[in-house]
Amino acid sequence: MPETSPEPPAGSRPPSGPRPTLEAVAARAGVSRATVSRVVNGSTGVRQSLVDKVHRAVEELGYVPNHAARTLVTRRTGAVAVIIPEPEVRIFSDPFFFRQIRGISKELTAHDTQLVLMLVEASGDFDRVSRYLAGGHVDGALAFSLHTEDPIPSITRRAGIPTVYGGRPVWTATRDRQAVPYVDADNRGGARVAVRLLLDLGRTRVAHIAGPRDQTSGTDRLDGYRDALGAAYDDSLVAQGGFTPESGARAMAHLLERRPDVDAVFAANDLMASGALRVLKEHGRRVPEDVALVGFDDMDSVAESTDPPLTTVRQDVEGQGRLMARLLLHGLDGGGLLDGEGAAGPLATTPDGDSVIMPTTLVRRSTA
Amino acid sequence: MPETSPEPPAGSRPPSGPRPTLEAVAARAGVSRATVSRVVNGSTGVRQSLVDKVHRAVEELGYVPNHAARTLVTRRTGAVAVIIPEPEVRIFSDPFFFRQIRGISKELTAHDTQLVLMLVEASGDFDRVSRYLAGGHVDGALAFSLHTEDPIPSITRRAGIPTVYGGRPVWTATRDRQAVPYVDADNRGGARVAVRLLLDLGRTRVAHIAGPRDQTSGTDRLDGYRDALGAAYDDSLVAQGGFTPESGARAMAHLLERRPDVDAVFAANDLMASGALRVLKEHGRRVPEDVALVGFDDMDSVAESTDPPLTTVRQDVEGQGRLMARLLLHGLDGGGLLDGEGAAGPLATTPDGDSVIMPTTLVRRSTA
DNA sequence: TTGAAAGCGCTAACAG
DNA sequence: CTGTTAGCGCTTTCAA
Repeated sequence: MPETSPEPPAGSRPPSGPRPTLEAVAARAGVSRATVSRVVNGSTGVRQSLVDKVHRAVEELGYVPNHAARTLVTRRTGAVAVIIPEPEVRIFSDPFFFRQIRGISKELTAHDTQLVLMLVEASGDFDRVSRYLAGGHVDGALAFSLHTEDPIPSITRRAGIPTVYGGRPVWTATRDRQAVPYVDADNRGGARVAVRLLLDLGRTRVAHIAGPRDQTSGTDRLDGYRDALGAAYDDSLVAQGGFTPESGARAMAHLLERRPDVDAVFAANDLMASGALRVLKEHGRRVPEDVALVGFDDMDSVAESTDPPLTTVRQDVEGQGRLMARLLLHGLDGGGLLDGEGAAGPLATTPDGDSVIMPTTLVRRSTA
Repeated sequence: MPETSPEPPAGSRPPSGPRPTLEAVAARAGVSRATVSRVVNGSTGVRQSLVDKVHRAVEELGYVPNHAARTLVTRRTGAVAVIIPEPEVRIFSDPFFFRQIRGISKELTAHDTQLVLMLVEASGDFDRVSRYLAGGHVDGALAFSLHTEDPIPSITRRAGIPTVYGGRPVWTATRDRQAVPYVDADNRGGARVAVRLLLDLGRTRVAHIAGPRDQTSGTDRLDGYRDALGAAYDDSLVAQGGFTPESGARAMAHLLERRPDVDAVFAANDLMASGALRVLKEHGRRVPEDVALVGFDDMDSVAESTDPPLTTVRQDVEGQGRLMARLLLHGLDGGGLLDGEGAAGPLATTPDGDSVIMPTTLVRRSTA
């Protein structure tokens, strides 16, 4: 990889020496640097003839603005950090995660903003992150799934870096922690809808396979389940799972043992639903005839390929990613909240502060 | 997200106004800016007493160098782009991919270099990538799995951005394409070892479930299979797969039909091996007694959990990622090839140009 | 060994 | 509307 990479066709237009500067463009166009700058940055109020001249010169010279120089004076880097705590093993297998990144990427790209990926290792790394953020390399940050003692919020706050989180932090509106802006799916509402469907189907013993107690996506869905059941809520119909197919299978087995009369199940995610479905079949229960089943996520690789395809609650993960980025970007622009334009997905609604909860939709297939 | 974020404890040391500059540090330490710069950049030849003074001032002021200013003069950005062609759906389900990124991330982090993630959409995006790379935002780039007509190489070349690829490009040493530096696992060698094991086990009808014809990881493994078989190679023992479990199952079914006498199978990856294993069992063949089976990748989530655990060929994906980054970084430093220090994984060997092929290791479990 | 001074390429007042 | 003029914060000759 010699630094003197040979120029390819050797006869292409843009002179391949040192990159042309504003100065060069100005000379070529016969105007001042300021004018070129104005044109390049699309500021209004420049005579059209000059605009054209400048554009031509830019074209001919193959001019590309020097980012560093611009950042130096504007104090804007045009980059956003995406912070991912490494321990989160789920990342390596969770297709959602990548979709979210994709959403973020798309939105940032649309705003000519760069995505700086930071995989944060152990606690030692926090120092590095801290320094990096304080170093003014990025204008803002996006972070995920905060656990109780997550140091990220205080780091970003100390560094004065605006940050938007993905998923409701566990401590929302708790303790003395400041509220942080986040984007999340309407887990509670979605769960409510799922359970209501089961109820409307005439089922009277609706069980729940719950997600991990330390993730809000799990607890919020459980809350939704309780909401829908109201006074009918019964502890013996709730089994604990861990968002994996195996945990779903185990939970279903317990449920079947404890409450053989169960006639419907709402699993907190599709993975657990698939495990439950398997166990249900092994026990000779027909789905949905004997036991109706609803999942959550609409993780297509799972929900569409289970034996009776899974009825589930869909969340727009990519849309959440986009929204996170948009929220951050709007904040950076000094703008207020976002215009309710609805993104690529369904309309977004805002509850408290400047966080956003995105609606979910029920997808009926064959298990309920 | 107001830009005037309130200072948190309000009494912390580093004055929280505008970030301190070199100038400020110099004043505080009672030296010139040049000296501070020298100390900060670790250049030798500064009296120790001054070094200490400067360090103290840096500490007290909470000084962090301004990246943009530095880049402006040094022409080094301290950032590397990781380019990922979006169409590659595998990304969303492939745990390898993330491991590779993790390796890259670790290495870059160790060298204080930022990772700029670029998910490249359709063809329109190439323009953007082109502009970005030409914009001098990054010092180098890392890219993956090149297909025949991939425009990335020409883009990076034109932009004069040193680039290292992950996986052998399909056109290596072909046509008039320039050779590009890449890092890959020794797919051919690994396959050879796998097949030899089967042969040494006394199997005489060793079949192969091949990977996609348009990916070198597939064709190289097929070549390794041929190598090991030599004159004994027989077309009827090769079935085409697509790296998915289903394709492996289908291929195995064909094989069983065409060559019921098959007594061993080398699948080009673990996913296909798992599909094959299922079909084998469904057809009443015992593994490994009746049919021995070897996979490739050592994708632990698969290989360790199949019913007899899978014997397979392991490749160090994270190590490959690290190596890609290291190769790039060394090139950027103007340094020669890498020192044979062996990274986190096994020793690396270099065949042609400045590419590296990493050794694989056979992992014997229970299927062979 | 240290300091003075000259920019890197760009934007943003401020005049004209 | 357009040009002139200061820097942004840092590195790096060049002298001392």
